[in-house]
Amino acid sequence: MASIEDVARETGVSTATVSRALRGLSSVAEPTRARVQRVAKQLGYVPSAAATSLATGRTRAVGLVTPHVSRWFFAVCIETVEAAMRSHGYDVLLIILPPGQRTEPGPLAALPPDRPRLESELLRKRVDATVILSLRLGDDEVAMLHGLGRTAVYLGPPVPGLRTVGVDDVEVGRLATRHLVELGHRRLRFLGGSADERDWAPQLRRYLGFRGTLTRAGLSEAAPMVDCDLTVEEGRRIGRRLVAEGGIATGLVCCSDELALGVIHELRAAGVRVPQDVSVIGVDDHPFAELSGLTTVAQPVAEQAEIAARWLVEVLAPPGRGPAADGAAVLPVEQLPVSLVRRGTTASPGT
Amino acid sequence: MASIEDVARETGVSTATVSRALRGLSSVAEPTRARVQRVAKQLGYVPSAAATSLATGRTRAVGLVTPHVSRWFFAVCIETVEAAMRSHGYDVLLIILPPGQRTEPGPLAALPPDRPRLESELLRKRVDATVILSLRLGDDEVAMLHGLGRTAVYLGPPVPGLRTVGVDDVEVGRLATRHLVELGHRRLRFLGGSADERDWAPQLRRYLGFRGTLTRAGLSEAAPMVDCDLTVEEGRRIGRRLVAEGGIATGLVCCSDELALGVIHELRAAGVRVPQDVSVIGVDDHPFAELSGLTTVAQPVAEQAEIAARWLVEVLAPPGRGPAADGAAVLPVEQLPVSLVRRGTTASPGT
DNA sequence: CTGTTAGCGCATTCAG
DNA sequence: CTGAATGCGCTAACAG
Repeated sequence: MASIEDVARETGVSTATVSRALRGLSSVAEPTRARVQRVAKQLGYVPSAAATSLATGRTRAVGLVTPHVSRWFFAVCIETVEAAMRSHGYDVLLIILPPGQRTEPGPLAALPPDRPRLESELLRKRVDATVILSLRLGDDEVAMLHGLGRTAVYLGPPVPGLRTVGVDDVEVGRLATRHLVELGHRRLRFLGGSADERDWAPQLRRYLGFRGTLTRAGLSEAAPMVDCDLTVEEGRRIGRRLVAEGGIATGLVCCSDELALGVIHELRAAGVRVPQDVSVIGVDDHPFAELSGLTTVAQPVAEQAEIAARWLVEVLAPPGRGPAADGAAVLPVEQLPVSLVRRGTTASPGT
Repeated sequence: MASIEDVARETGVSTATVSRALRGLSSVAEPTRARVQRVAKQLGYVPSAAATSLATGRTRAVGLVTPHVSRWFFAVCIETVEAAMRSHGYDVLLIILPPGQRTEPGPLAALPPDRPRLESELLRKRVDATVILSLRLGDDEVAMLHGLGRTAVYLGPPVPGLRTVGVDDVEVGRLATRHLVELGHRRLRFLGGSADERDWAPQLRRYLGFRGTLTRAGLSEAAPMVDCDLTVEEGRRIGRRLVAEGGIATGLVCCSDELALGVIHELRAAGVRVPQDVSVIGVDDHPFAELSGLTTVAQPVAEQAEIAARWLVEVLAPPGRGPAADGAAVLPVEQLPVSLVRRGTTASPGT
């Protein structure tokens, strides 16, 4: 509970000097600084974050907005961003915005109405900047982020007006689909797409890659895209539904490894052989994908998060009068490469 | 960027009235309150968290300290605590404290020296309370938490002096071990225990249950306990080592499902049959445990996190003059039940 | 190099 | 019911 005043009194200097000494400003005599530091430590003094941010206008905290924690992709992003920001002295405020339920598998619809909105109250005055993980943002939320005047980085497909880092999701869809087509599959279906109409919505882009590849091969999708969360539980639900419906496509492109593994489990439980009867491919390259022999499109997860964090740090710590920051050098969008990982859940049909 | 003063000026009242009106204090005329609220919304006014906490001494934020995010158990805890605290108006500061490397499999050792410490700077003045997830705390850290004077809840085995919620980890070890013993196994080994000497260390308690059960059955462990992280990667590393060492025990008790699944994968890759040659049991009941047919000791994860969050809310929101809080009714320790889930990775030896 | 003086934006006395 | 004044703890000019 010691305050700066206690330290000042005990040391015999002014609070201003204490403040300077403790922050390492060069304008303090070494002996003075040493004395201040000793007293501060002895008193267990820690500056009040509230007072500091009120005085400076900076909070030394960033917001981290995510729709999930227990999905591997997001967990790794969170770990990476937290470590990077903390190593630069920033605290991380975790804000979970569940995606909400959606009505499916109907036609392209708007965002689920029950999803909590990204309110400005969540962010403003509490953080200096924000990183948003692959959330399906509403137009109003994008507008709010712009209006806020705070730096925001989006990890996912390019969002108009937001600086983004991610992978080429259209290419992700293409890679997965082409792999199945080349194996000889003709009846393909896409699972975990998004019914979101905005063309930068993460999963929609993968779906576009899927559709494009089919078209180029003279095919059309065997059944409508399934809009669902990309979790094991959803995968199991969808898997059971596919079995019940019967007449399954021979190739399933799943938007995440968790989804794929859930689907495969239910398929096999019902006697459908994978990959002999049905081929399944995922996205991410989850640790369990390797254990399970799941074919997948791998993406660099930690790398994306690191780039996002680096951007934040750069923006928050104005370069110390170096060569003037070349605005043109700051690309608004960075895309990392993805790659196909062939394993045991895909094969030529009728093998 | 609107401040309370802007709202006051625009509404034609004092800042004090604005403050009262917006916080719903009863001492404001209804028409006045309505006007203030309208103006505030129109101006997009949001109170500054820094100013509020400087004035009130409360931050409306809690710290959430965890050693992992991508391990399922912790991810679920994080999601649950965040949701609970946010629904009560609290922000959540995420603090990841990696467990650090340890020297193994030597004799009981102290905490790994390279682990970042839980410094008071991380918490003090920034949060009103803290929940700590199953971290291997050092004695100095426990002392610091006490000295801080802030409420802290520990999710894990009972820590002296801290309010805790968890499961009976000794019983977890017992259940798993007894299952294998009853199947007829005589050469058992424990993986993922902790070389931490403090008897409340999470994994050590499971190990104690393991040892106790063996002793009661007239057995002793087939080989020294392995001290490692409870991840898939560690499981694979340990699995390869077991194969290389040869002469594997016929029963392996693993401290987490992730660890168990990693071990099993490497065992099978090397031609060791599970469960015919070696039985493996995990802990947690991870979603992938069911998919993989892993026998495990299930624990209620979200429930533990909910109880922890509820305690925090209770302490932070002093009951409004209800019946005086009965100190005796506040149990310092709560334990939730665990249960054995038999699946396909355990069987009688030589089956 | 160091001390003095103002606020940062809000909640809270205490008067009215 | 409302307003004016005070202070939360710190940093940032501005003097010295």
